[in-house]
Amino acid sequence: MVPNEASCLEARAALFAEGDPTGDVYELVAGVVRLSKVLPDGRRQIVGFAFPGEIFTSSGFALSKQNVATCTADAVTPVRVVVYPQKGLHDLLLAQPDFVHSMFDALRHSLLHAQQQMVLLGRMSAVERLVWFLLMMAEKQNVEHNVPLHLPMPRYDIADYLGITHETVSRVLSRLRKNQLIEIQEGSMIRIRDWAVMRRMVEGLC
Amino acid sequence: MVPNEASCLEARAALFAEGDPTGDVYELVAGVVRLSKVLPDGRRQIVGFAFPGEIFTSSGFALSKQNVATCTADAVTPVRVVVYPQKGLHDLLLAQPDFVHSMFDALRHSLLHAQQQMVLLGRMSAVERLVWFLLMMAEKQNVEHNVPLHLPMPRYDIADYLGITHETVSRVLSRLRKNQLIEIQEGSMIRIRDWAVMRRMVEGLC
DNA sequence: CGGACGCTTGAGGGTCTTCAAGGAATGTGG
DNA sequence: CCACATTCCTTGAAGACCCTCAAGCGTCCG
Repeated sequence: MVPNEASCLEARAALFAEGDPTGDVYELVAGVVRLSKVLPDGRRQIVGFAFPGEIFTSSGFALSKQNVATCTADAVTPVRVVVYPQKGLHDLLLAQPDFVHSMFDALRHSLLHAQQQMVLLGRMSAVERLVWFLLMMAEKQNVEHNVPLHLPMPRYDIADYLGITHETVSRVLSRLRKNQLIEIQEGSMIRIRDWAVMRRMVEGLC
Repeated sequence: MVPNEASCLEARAALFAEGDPTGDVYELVAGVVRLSKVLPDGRRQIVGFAFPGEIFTSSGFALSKQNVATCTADAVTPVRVVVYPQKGLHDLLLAQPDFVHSMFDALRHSLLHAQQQMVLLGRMSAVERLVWFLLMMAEKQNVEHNVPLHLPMPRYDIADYLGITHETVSRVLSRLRKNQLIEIQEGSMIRIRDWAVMRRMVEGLC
């Protein structure tokens, strides 16, 4: 029997907040989680979304030291997560070699994603940001051509993720619709009509 | 004797380029290294600078799989680095427990930095970005009050790091000078005159 | 001495933001 | 069951901020 074994949890709101003294590791089973940082004046940047099957943490991985969450995590949709308490991590790593690789991979992916996001935020236009976002969401959902994809989060979450305003999100989506690149069905369902053109718009940021 | 033991290297230009099939780990001894990503049309985003004592990698850490560099690393100044080849990493980790912690810490710091950078790029104004950059450089150099700090990289590197243009870097620095916040000595030497005000301008992004 | 490079500054324009208003959908309490 | 509030989305008008293009200056180096 593994000490401090993982527990399962259902939630609809905050999992942890920036500054919380936790170093736990989370594995998302179902739902969508939003990881964000907020400035004192209210400006917010979403540093990532987590989707089912992905691992995320409050503060990177630290086995030994006491830790403080560097961002806030809350549920965008009702969520089911597996929590691996920081205290048991060391033993868990010894007991389950596969878990080591999962952790390393999760870290690698976080870093890769962060690097991509920096290029996006530093060097890409609003249209490019949204096209990239839609293609990413399509990929996460394994969407077939002609099948619409679902945006589980509201516009202002997309905005805070892409470093623009929710009005700009709305305007750009309308423009993509007018240009026949996408079709908007009831707001949160979007069908991509021209994959080739959209992919070409963001080549180099794969 | 450790297999594939670390080797020392001096360089003045590229260490590795995006796409190179390497998974090596580097420890910077002296100099400054620039980690960047470039889009097909030439737009560039610097995802980080490395300073003496810091560890950086071409593609996060991966012990097993063959890897491809996700960014380009080149020397901003003449550089001395220790190279830990990917092949020997596994053995090195077993042999030197301290190295494991160094690696974990390096990863954690990369992630933390990346999250900060996302807030910076997504939500901060040009002035805030530069103030933050100057304070960070001062901290890296352990600058005492009233002692000028040194910017080893040219303006366009600062620009590509902060997601703005080099003209804007120049203009904002001039504005900070006119506002008595800094003093510019021969371009690359900058003295911070009002730490309190500058710190207040970027509070919340610590 | 001429050219290359980096830094600065100006003028004008484009992109995105801010502020504002209206509509659609959903939930709530009378 | 229906006002009413709330939330989210969309669109418009005006303007701020930063970019682009351009020119001038200093330094370094061949």
